[in-house]
Amino acid sequence: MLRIGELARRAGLTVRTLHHYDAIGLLRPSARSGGGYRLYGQADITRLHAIQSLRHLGLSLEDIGRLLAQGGATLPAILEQQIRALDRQIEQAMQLRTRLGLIQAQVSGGHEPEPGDWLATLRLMTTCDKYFSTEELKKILGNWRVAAADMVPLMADVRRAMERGVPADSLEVQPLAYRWMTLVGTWMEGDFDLIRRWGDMYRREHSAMSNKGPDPRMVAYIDRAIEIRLAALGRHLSLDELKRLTRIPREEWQRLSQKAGQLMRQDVPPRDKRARALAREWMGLMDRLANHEPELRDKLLAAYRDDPVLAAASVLEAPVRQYLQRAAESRA
Amino acid sequence: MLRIGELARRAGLTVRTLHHYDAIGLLRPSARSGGGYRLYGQADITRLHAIQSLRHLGLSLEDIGRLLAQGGATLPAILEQQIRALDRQIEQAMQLRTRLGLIQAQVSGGHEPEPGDWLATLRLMTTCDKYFSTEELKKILGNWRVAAADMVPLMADVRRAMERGVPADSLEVQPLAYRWMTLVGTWMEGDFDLIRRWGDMYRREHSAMSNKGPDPRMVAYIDRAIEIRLAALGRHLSLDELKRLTRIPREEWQRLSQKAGQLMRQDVPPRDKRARALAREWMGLMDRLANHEPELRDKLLAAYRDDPVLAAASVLEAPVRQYLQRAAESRA
DNA sequence: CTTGAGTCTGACGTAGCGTCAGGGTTCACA
DNA sequence: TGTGAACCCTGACGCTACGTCAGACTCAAG
Repeated sequence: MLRIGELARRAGLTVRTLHHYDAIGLLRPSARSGGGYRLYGQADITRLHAIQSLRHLGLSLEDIGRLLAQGGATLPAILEQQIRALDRQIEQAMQLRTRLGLIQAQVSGGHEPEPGDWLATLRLMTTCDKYFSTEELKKILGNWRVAAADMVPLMADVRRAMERGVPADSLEVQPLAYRWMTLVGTWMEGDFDLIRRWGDMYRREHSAMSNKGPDPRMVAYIDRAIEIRLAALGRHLSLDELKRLTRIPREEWQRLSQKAGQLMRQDVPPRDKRARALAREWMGLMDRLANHEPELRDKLLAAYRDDPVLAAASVLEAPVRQYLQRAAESRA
Repeated sequence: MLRIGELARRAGLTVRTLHHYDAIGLLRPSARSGGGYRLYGQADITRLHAIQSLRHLGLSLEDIGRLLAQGGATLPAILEQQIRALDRQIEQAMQLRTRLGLIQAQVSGGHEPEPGDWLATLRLMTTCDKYFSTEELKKILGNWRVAAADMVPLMADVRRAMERGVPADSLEVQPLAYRWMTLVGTWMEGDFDLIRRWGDMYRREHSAMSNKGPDPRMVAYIDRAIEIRLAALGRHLSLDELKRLTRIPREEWQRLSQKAGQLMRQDVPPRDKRARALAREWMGLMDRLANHEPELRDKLLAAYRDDPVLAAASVLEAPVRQYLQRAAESRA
């Protein structure tokens, strides 16, 4: 017969724990000394070992009590339930872990070291949590830096247009609409559903984002321009075709435009070899844009040539486009 | 100013929760009505939103209180700590999940449906837990069925030898030692360290395994025979060479032995084509056993030919071996 | 004035013990 | 036989983040 301290030491527990087990009836010593000391016999020790084994599996003391009382008949059921609970817990913990990682990257990422602003960042993140899965958040935040860098000058341009009183449905705003759409498209990796939901969240929860996002008036302004642009695109291409378009970095169009501008300034005729090479480059870009589908490419060329809304948004201005057009035709 | 119920509804909390936040000083309403009702103002609502965001990250109310009191200076540190804690928790949960899965497979696997024995199984499992990592346990339990199936007849043979009074160091026991070693080797996938630790556990914790394992007297008996066999092997091969040996299924040796026996019974001379083919097969097996290292193979052949202890353990009995030997030589 | 819905404070409960406080027991040693 | 050290007893409160009563009070509408 062991006294409580001895048993505790052997089992690697505290005396208090054994007191507790006694109090809740999980392990009552089978005898007491004359002075009232608990005395544990072999059967008690065996039972304690069983208790420890089951505790080791994460079972609650109550479950253990029931299991031992029943002789273990429900062990498989309890294991099953325990495993399911554990799986849920692991799932949740991993989701939380991902979220914390994302927030840590944002907060201590250094790109917004304003001290008082962490709460706003947090607000933004937790608001986003309601709208997007962790996977989607990873996508959005992964491209956040790049997008934010491009966003700043674009927002400045939009603001200037608004302040100059340019109406949102003016053709002059179309290049901005185009840049905005491209930027958002890059940011969300072309996921149309994600873009739509981002807009939803923005409209519904702008107040929650305090001063983090762009001014809602600005968003309304550019939204109107985008609406016009989408309508124009819709007149020439189906939604499915739109989705098949590949994104081409803006710089490539700009390089093309600049090179064409140089040739034009030097009065190089469109039938010149250099102009024709540039036209081929142009067609190559269009071909990539059109996902290497010739009909789609031709539709796009026609749309950008004929629709003033789309033409206005093109990086290539009208004279440049006409020049390249002539160069392309002179190839024949 | 909102009353508590209204705020609770908007925030998706219970009134009691807000009472609690008030009681611990986390969110005290900035005013009370004449009748003592709590009245929450805009600042309170903002603070509550912050609290909810932080709760969403798994922070304790105490941490949140400190964070809000400080203005969030220690947010990165708290995030860091939170992430570390979460990682530990996930790690532990996944380990536990693996253990539970293994135990479930054992308990409800049906191969031991005795009702009263689940406690012993549990004892065994938790004892193993102390000695082996979950990865190692997976390895051991994965091969358990196969090993257990082969173990039963082997143990019966060993028991018979003991009961017949055959001394452990008799050559007669060597085939059993060989079978035992092969079986354990297959079971533990040739992991020598694992085999050693399994033996350690067995010797130290046999009492804990109650009647699950083999009789310790039997283990001592076969251990002695294995010791002799290892000493014999050690006389011919280094430990490193031993480890390089590949395991060949016993059935392949037996097939070879039977086919040779047939030829011998039919008085087919060793120089016969069929005998020579069989000798080539033998050499092929030896070659595989020796990890395709010719010197190692020759060492093995010499060892099994010259050392009576090893020869006694071979599946090929002496006459068969000599027959094959002659067939192999007649090939030249 | 009544009524019903909302609110107040206070208290106990949760799981598994830790950590005292204030006393009694055991046992070796003097 | 006394005594000191080590051990043990019971009882109580503490921890998280609230849930769930109970009994009394307030507020707005009819």
